[in-house]
Amino acid sequence: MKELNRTYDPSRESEIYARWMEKGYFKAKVNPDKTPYTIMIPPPNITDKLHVGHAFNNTIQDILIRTKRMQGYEALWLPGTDHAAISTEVQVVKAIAKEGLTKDDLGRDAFLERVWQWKELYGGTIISQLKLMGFSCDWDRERFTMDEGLSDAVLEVFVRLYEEGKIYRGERLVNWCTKCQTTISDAEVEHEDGEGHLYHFKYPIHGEAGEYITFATTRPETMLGDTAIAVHPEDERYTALIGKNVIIPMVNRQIPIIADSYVDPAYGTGAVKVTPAHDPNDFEIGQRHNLPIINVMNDDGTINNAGTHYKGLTREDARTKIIEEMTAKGLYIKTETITHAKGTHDRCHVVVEPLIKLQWFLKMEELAKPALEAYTSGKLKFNRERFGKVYQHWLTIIRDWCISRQIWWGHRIPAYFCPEGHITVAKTTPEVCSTCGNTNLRQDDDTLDTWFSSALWPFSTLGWPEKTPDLDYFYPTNVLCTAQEIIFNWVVRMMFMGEKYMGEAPFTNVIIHGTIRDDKGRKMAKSLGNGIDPKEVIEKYGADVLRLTLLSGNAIDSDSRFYWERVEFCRNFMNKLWNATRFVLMNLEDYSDDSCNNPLEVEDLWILSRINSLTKEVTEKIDSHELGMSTQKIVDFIWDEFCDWYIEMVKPRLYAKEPERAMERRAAQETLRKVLMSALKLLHPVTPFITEDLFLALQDKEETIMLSSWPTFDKAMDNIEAENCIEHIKSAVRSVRNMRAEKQVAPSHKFEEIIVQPADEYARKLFESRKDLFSALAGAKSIIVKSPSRELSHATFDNSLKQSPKGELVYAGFTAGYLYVPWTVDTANEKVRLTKEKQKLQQELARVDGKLNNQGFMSKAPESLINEEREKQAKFTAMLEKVEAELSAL
RNA sequence: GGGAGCAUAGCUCAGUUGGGAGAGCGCCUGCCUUACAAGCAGGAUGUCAUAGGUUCAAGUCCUGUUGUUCCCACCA
Repeated sequence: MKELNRTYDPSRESEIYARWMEKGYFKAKVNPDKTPYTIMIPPPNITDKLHVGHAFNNTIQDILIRTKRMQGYEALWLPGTDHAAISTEVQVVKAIAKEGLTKDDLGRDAFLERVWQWKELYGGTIISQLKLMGFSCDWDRERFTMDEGLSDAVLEVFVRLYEEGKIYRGERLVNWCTKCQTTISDAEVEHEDGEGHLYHFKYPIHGEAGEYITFATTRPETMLGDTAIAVHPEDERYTALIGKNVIIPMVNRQIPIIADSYVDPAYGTGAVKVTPAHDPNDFEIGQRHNLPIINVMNDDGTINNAGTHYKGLTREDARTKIIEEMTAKGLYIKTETITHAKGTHDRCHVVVEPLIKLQWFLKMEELAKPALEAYTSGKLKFNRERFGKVYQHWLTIIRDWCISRQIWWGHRIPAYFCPEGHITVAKTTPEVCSTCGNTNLRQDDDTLDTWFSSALWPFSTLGWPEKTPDLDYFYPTNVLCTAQEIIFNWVVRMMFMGEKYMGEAPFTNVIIHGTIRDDKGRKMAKSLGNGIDPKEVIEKYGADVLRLTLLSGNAIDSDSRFYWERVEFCRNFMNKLWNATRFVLMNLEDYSDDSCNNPLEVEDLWILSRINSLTKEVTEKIDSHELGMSTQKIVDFIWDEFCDWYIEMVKPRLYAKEPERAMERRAAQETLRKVLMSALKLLHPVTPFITEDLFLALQDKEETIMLSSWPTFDKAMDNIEAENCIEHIKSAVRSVRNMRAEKQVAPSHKFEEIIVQPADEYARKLFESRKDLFSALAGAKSIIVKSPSRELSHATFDNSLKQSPKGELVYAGFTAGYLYVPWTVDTANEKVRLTKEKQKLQQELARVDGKLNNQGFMSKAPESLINEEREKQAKFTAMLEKVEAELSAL
């Protein structure tokens, strides 16, 4: 047996982790004798080190993996990182800017070299952080979305989709960032409300001098590209004008007035300028009416040739100048200040410009079907129904996916152009153009959207497109665990790629968890400086405490706040567990587990029954992914039932060193050890380090708790009778403690003798057999148990105790009866207490009577419930009578 | 504008088939009782946002209202 320090000390965590690694406990291999259980880590972006959100996300996964591993599954948790195309490129661009360099200064190859250096640095940091937190990933299988195997999978999928005709090039209006010079996906556009201006202008109507149509716009610079004015078809103000033309003065172009029901007659003037090249809605109107598309802007946001004399101006300057020109021509009316939503790029916060671009698209209609079907048929489950609805909604409104990006960091699109403009798509650089045989080929400069590679993550990490044994054994995975905002970007895309290339959904369960916020409920953000660094918590308190903090006190699907007070509470709990184990060890010196036939006492049967139901509950809660609840149950059990009650209950037996009581003592030791071991196992997935440490201190047969067997529910251990007995004893103990507190009796004071007047034979036997237990908990030198009496009352009991010293009569519960505690009676206090008690009982009784007198309840409620209420009625009536008798006796 | 949440003790939050309102922190009282003061024992505190409805029975189900958060879309 080992000796433990007096207080919990997390400093040994790294040592324990090193041992696990050395022993290879995290490794998973194809094993036909076991059922696989697989989780793919959501690969963290290599843009930055990990924050507490990652700690939370991965703790959830580690709990599941560790539980399943102990339950005998072949558990694989595959780790890795994501190249995070745009965000990483932005970070590296910022970094080289500090050296006064730009991407173009370095050139593509040298720039990518710098990004790889960044990747080595941050990828390494991330992996070491994950290890610091104790995560049991199979590190031999670590993957990166741009490593050789995964890149091969990406190219394979691109080529196959292209050959199938699902990937096409198209001119489409895309979100364009004029700063980053790239398209960005809808998901990367942030919408923020801001102050803006609504400018009212009028265009002269062609051929009708003095006639105008008035419209409003927030973006006058795009007027250069207007190709129509639209009004609502039923707007009577304008019906006469439909079909006529107006003139755009700056460019002197005639455009038609058209009718489209998109226009809201109530907004602005009811007339809208239509700029298909610079607005998504206008683009759609343009499609419907076959309007020309006039792009007036360069990639950097300046006006192009189409803008005549505005050419070369920035969009901001062009706006000012156009307002001036319109004013000079008497066509400007007024400016309103409004708040409206502006789309900005979530990386650089520059206002997004919709632009017409030639892009690569993936057709979604067919791919989306099986992904949607998986959910509607119930094959794919979310931990909460509402997240499933989000998934479903997105898939029903899905559009084609723009998969090309004008950046360097990422998987370069395997498309090659010949001078004739033919496209050859191939995994390896082709020698000649597949159409015309030209040997002068140039690869597309664009790279793929970062989510293209992560969409393949569940199978590319297992060796796909090769047909590997790993892939066969570990795919599909069991659980995917991520945050809500990732549902569209990632969950959906993994689903359709998995269905398409594996013929099977990549996972059956999705766990969506909430966000960890700061103590004021704000999101943690660099700009606010309110982020919590996991390392800070780990250095001060250890990884176990961090993990427990994130998992306790909250349902995992809702957002939670990070409080240092909670961290301290969790640390305190670790210390409690540490000391409970220390206590057990101190009392096990002479214990050997070859003796299993020692007679168990009722409290042993009670705690065994309790840990047994706890095992059932915790296992069920983990299986249904209610990890906050499962964790809470274990903590409550250990602290309340095991430490505060059971340990106190066994002290008399443990301290009884007489040889004739050796059997009793053995039984207590055996039970203590057994229950503690089970509790440690149940807690291990949440706090792996401390439980390993304590497990090893308690026994030397198994070399790790990680691979020990998960406790199982045993119906034979269920013991309702023992639970009832202990409830009676606890109730009696509480009554005495209550009296002590009210009368301010020092806890160290031992009452001479407490006399128990049980209500029935059952209670008499109970108290008679567990006198030592009761006296220890209640603080008495001796216990006298009287014959049972149904005729309990203060008066009769008092009468029977004439020889006893003056004392206090304490009610101990309906069955347990009365306790006579030697102490001076304080009549006034006692009156107050009893009056309160009486009121309480009267309320309870009124409620029960109300139910039992209710015809509806009696005829419709289940019989068991009615019986329960009847029992309560009898119980409360009897209790009330006693209290009243006591009151009148005073 | 569309969708989804949330509103329970002073604070932070549990409460998943409807059947006597819970925890932690904080607060008050008494204790350094030979595992633990990072502890022990005891205590106070709630018209479960609001108005209706369903039901024998509603924190729990339905509807409206108010406040609040998030996601998606977006107004020329």
